[in-house]
Amino acid sequence: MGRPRCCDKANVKRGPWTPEEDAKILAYVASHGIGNWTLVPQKAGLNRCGKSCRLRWTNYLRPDLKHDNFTPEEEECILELHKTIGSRWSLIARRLPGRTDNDVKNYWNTKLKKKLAKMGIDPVTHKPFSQLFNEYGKISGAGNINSFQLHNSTPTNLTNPYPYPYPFQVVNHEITYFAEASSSSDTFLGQIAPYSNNYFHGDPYFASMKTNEIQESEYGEAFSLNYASEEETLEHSISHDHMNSAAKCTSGVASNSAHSFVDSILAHDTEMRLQFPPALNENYDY
DNA sequence: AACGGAGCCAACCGCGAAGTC
DNA sequence: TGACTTCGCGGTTGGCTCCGT
Repeated sequence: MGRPRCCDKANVKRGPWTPEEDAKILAYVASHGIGNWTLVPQKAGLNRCGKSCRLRWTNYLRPDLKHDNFTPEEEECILELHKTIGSRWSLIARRLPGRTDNDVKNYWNTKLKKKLAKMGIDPVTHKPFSQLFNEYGKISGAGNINSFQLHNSTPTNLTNPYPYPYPFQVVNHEITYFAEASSSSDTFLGQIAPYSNNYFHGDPYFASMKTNEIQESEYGEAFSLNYASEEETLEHSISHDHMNSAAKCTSGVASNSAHSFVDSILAHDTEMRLQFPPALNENYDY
């Protein structure tokens, strides 16, 4: 039944690749091309798992890869596509010639996510934090920040169905945001605090809120923001202008047949926008 | 100079889809 | 058709480097 197993995981080398191993892969691909990766270790004389060989090739050895820094244009493209389709790194990478999904993912996790957070924009929904305040108030029925569910716990032990917790704390008339940007070792809980009034004040959503209501709420308490679903927030985060720029990005940087999925998403969003223009006409510039 | 924390990124893990027998 | 595999993907980790104290 089925095929023979790829490799014996216990007896293959793992960890960083040596120049000699790289040379073997390059030589093998140069003479045989890319085919069945499970056969590559055996034929190339490598004590590695085929999966590991494929990863090394696609993420590092491929001759068409760029190894220099991301350009501002590439950065903007990633932002626009992430806003539209979320963390579909392989789809985003296909729009960026010479970049791998791993490149894009790493760049997002180490640079862009933090950059957005520092600008006061939620990296998941691409909305300003202040708007999240406002919208949550509406969702929960009362229409202002007083309706937020209050937690007497610290930010680290909040329970929240949404992938990222949104604990805010108001201390001394300043809003402090405790962001858990990643569940990996790079988690920066509290790093971007204080997300104080500096940028909230310049934010149209914050300006439209009744700030005295914030002050009347229980200072020192932590707020958590619950969203119905990631899909819902993603849909709501797409703005018309970003659709246009995302379309520019996707048509201008690269094109191949694999883009049809992204294109279908963009088309679907355009259709939604026509049906519900008031709900989707918000725009945020990075 | 030594240490610790943060940043970075290559590599691994686990899962679902697709392919093979 | 079912059992089993490979492939491709997104999420996560480990270790190296840099930087501040």
